[in-house]
Amino acid sequence: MKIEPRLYRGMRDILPADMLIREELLADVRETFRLWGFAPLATPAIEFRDILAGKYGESADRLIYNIEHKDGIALRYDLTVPLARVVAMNRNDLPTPFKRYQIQEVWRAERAQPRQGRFREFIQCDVDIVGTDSLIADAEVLALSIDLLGRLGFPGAITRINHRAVLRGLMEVCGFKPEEEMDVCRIIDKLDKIGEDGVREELAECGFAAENIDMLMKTILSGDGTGAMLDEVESKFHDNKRIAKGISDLKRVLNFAESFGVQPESVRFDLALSRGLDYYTGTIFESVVPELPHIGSLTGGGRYDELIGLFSKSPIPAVGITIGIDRIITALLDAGKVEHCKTPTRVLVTIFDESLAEKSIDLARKLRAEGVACEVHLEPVKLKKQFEYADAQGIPFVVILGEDEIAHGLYSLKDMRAGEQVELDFESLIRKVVD
RNA sequence: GUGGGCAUAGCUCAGUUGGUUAGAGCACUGGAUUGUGGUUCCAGAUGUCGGGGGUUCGAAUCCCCUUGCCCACCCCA
Repeated sequence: MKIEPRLYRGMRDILPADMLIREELLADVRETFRLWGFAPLATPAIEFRDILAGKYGESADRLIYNIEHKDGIALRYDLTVPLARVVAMNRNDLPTPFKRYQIQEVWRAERAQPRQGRFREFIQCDVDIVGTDSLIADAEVLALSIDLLGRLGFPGAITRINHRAVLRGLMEVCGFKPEEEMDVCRIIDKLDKIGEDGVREELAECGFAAENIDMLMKTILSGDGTGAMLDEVESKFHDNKRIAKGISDLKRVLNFAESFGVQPESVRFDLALSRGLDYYTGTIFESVVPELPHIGSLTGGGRYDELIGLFSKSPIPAVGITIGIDRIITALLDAGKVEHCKTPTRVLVTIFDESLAEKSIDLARKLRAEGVACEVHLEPVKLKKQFEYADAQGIPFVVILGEDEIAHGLYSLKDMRAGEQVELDFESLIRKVVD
């Protein structure tokens, strides 16, 4: 009996054409993380439920995949909480500050929407700095993420930045109660999507006082996202301690970020940015590509000074950012910025006929020794078929090794794109196929 | 989890007020071309019409149920 082949919703196979792009981008990510001095870490896919539960906020908690098993376990929801656990368990073996990167899958029981880059299983690329409250660390992860977005094809990405203390202070001065903060933040975060009127409407529906809403909206919409906006907010609310502290933090972070190489126009101060994850305490950031509004954020992160304290006696400050490689790939494909190729093979060595197969296999071995990615055609079929295979796979070069070539001690090399064919000795062949 | 839309060949889709053997383009296979791909020409294969039930002389078409997918919300990378 045949079993119907199918996939669990939100899961996907990544076929070679996409996997080749993915591996290349991941290699760039890894290289960049190392260039900035971060060390790799891996943690298990499965954690105890109580490690994960309650860290992400009420609504996100429902998105954790609990495993049907007696031990009370779940699939990791992000890489930050597992990092916090690792730090709490290995304090004596880790340096301070601890700079780690981690590239692994996470699982979220959301409604998958692939065209928007929403999956139930996806890879996060995290960099975090644990053990320092220095704002240079905030600036560093921010700068790294912007640098990486540029390398991966999105130099025009905009990173929005805000500060939890500024948000909290803003709620105070606008007359909201502390317990209302979450609801208000969730609504104003949608400003880009539903517009000013939409936000006002939703806030009014929740029963908030009209004058509070009015003051909040005026403030949020007041600036242009530049440093000047920071000054305005600062002078307007200088008697609120939280706002004063948050703004001063942000100013310093942005200053350091510029020293790290960040162009001012790629960062925008945005009072509407709140981020849902509960554990953030200080700076928060999130990046989008303006040309692709339907695709969600490409990166996101912030400072979480109290999370690790949940697992250990003393609190340990930390700041980090995650780069959503799946979203970036979705965005690159959507914007037509990458070309698919089906194989890493650069040269196909044809087999003229069965009796000459050894010659072709031997040539392939010599090409590999020179670092040329190549394959021999595995069946001694008509050359037409072998050329069709190369064409279908997008292999740029084909070598023919028949009786004539062997008689001359040369190889026929066809450049498939140009359609030109020449007879060459081995040295010239290598020169030609290595670009 | 809530709301809306869709489901016909590998893919994109036609399919009239219910009417006989369900079609096209692309892709695929073979050949024209036994030492050469991408163009052209010729030939060929392909379907539980998402699944189950109902109405009917007759259902891809109408009704009910179900499953899957897509979109929006929620939340986020």
